[in-house]
Amino acid sequence: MQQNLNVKSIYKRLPVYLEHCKELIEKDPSLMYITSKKIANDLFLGEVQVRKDLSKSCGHGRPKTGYNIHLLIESIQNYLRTTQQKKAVIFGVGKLGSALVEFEELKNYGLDIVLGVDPNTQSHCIETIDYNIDLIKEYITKENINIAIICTPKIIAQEICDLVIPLGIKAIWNFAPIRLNVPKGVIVQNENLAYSVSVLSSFL
Amino acid sequence: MQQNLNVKSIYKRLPVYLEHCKELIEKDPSLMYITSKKIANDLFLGEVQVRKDLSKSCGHGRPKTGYNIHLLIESIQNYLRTTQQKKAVIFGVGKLGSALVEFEELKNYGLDIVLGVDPNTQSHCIETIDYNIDLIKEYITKENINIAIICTPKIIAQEICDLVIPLGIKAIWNFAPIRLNVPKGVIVQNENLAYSVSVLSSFL
DNA sequence: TAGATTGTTAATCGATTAACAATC
DNA sequence: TAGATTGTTAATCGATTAACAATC
Repeated sequence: MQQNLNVKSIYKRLPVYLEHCKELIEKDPSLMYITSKKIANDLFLGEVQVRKDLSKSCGHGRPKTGYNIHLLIESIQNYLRTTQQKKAVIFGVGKLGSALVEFEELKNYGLDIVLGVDPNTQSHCIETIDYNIDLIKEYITKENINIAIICTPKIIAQEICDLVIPLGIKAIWNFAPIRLNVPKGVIVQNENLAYSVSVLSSFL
Repeated sequence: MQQNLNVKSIYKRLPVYLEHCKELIEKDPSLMYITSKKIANDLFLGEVQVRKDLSKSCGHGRPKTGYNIHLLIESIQNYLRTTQQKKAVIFGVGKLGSALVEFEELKNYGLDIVLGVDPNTQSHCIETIDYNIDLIKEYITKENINIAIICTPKIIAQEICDLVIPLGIKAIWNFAPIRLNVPKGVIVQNENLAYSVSVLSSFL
């Protein structure tokens, strides 16, 4: 049964605050403090919401002064566990797969894609192997990997799930346009591009 | 000011129903009717929610029988406007950009990427041009394009916005990890991959 | 008719926003 | 002290779920 993903929307906003703070510091390295009001105004968000999020993830704000920006960045990173390296194996290293492998942004958030599985690709960025079940099993078990990224055609996505979950995979980032059937205790994060197109269409 | 995107969650679920129905028909072409209960069970969703969504987007369900599956597919496609071709120009045709250009799923939802802008790529899938402002202007205006997809480094994302919005772009699908500043009347759909990583991390 | 299923109205739940006391 | 800003408690809003009448 699919674990129902409680999308806490704070996870949508914290990365945005984080990037913004980093950018502000880059522009002005002498910057020391920032207020929730400034963040809200810069990002077109509600002031109270920003404050509530920061209160939860950081909590070191000081009335009249705001937040120490360095401490704030550190706190958000801790809350999001961006510094904690998370090893992942990616299935399907085509255009989309290689894009993910090379995407710096993901490395900044601690996602460490250590192995690609694809019969047709030789990526020069990561080690890739064929769809060889024994090799896959060995690698995932030995390296103690618990994230799988699926960028394959949808026809084999479920099969991959069924293969890797018994090996200790606990989280699946799914780019295949199909709903995966996984046991309780395993999380699936679906990246649904068709949904985005629908939202855009509905607006036009 | 950024138009606040009212993410109606029905747009997240309808594409899922749609794909599922198509798949069922593929497996069994003689299938005529389907109930909200079956869809809900198959996809691990709430029965009432499915029914409410279908009621809104289709509304041709019949008690005891369910929905004519062909009519249902057609209705959802109409609701999502997947059959209506929507021309788009994509900025940045690297790994991620080409993945989008080649992604069949998007074509099925009516997204027709007709032009790529990238100084370094010659895609064999679509016409690509350099970042030549005059050419870009001419193309967007002439072809009456109103969707722009941004897959560039974040440093130039805002610049692209400022260039294309006066040319009639009304919707921006943004893969750059930055919050874009756009006037009212323009929609931005942010594809925030860092957010997904955060959700996965928080679960592990 | 009886039973299953739809679609809608009412209740619940969760997230966002407003109000305000605490504090620097 | 006065004013600005934080963090929390209460109110509002919207989305999900439950209950139920309508209907095939």
